[in-house]
Amino acid sequence: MPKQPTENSAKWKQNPDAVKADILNVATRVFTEFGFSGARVDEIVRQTRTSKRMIYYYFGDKKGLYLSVLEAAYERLRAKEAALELPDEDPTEALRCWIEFTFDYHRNNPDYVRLIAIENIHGCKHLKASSSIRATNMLATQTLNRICDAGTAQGVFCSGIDPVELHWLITSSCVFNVTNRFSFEHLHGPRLFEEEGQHRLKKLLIRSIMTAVTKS
Amino acid sequence: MPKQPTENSAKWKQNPDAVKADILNVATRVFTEFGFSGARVDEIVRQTRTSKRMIYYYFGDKKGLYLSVLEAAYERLRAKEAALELPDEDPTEALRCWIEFTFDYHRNNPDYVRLIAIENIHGCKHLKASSSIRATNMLATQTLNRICDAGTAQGVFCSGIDPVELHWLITSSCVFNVTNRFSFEHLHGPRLFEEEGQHRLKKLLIRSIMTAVTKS
DNA sequence: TGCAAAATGTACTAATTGGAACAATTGTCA
DNA sequence: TGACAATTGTTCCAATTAGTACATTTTGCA
Repeated sequence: MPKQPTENSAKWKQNPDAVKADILNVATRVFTEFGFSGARVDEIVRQTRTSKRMIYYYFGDKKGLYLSVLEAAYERLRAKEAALELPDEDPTEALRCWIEFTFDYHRNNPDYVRLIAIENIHGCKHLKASSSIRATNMLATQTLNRICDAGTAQGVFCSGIDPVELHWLITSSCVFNVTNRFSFEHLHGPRLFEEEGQHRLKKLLIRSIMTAVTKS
Repeated sequence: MPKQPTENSAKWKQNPDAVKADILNVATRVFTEFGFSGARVDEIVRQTRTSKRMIYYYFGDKKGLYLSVLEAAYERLRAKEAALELPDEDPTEALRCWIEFTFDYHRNNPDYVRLIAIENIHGCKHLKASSSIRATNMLATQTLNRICDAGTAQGVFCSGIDPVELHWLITSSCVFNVTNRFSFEHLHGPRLFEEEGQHRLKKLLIRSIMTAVTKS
């Protein structure tokens, strides 16, 4: 029978998963806010219900923690992508849905986008060191591959559309919309990042890409 | 008459401008490579022909140096933009030129793009503290404003094109092309970032935007 | 020419920060 | 139940790093 915690001895309970999750959550926030070098381990600890000891116990060192944060963020995207259902029979509509999904996901998960921005500043050296990420995120191009194939087969898309280039075109705007939000706001005001503005941007992006891809 | 430097006393000469320029150059490299927090003042000094003393003498502290680096980068872009001559009478061609210029400038000046990415990670707090930058970079939207006005006046552009949204659309791809190069290469290979690939991307971007803006 | 101001060199420090040492408590399973 | 492994708490440290104190040299100018 478990001991009743008495008033003078508030004993603790082991809970590895909760501790790990807690650390990861906080670390995600702190890393995205300050970058890898700017993030302080002590600050992460402070926001955590656990101690610094636990970070090093579970993640080895600061880099290991950062890498875990990165991998978890990738995994969340992968899961969402895998769960997305597109109208396979209608490539035009499928592409529209895909763009919308991509735009919204980036917008709603700035942490993910910022983490990758941070990675890129450091030449993606952590990313390259991760064995789990490379294979993970090819779903996007696979999806676009399918869509393009169907589109050209049905004669509704231009020929010569490269799925990777298309991915570049879609993702660039969706990423920029998050990563450079502050500087853009600073120069041009907050309008485009309010509800209405974001809606318009999404429509603009969709229109721009659809007209470029579909046959005149 | 200036003293001849004898063999045992190699005297130095004052040269404030050269020293400042030297520091700024090196600091730009180091900051863009490691981010603000990741950059080490000592590393900047090491790559410099001067001493740490000089950095604090001219720039006050690390933040001041970083801000100067940022402002110098902005100023270089502003100068290039101001020097650009567009065919005012032909809005379609003017827009094409502008996109091409923007794409190339970003590509050829990754330092500028990375600095802004770094700024955004820190919420642009340094940018906001700079008095010289706000007014500086509005040329882009002014230019697009002119182009759009001419385009709709001549009836070759769709109505309802917002120059700021257009700026967002153009810049997003041009920025992403630099900031996220490493992660994109890591996931999809280096092809798109070689000469041929970049050329194709630029054409794709131009086509995508032109078709979205010009009247069907 | 001489002197004050600007520019530079050298050596040092106070504070931060990632990480480790050591110890104690809890859970598990034979 | 008892021993061993897993988990957590506490305290401390060595190295890094931004920034400074102090001294010297150069230069413009009255």
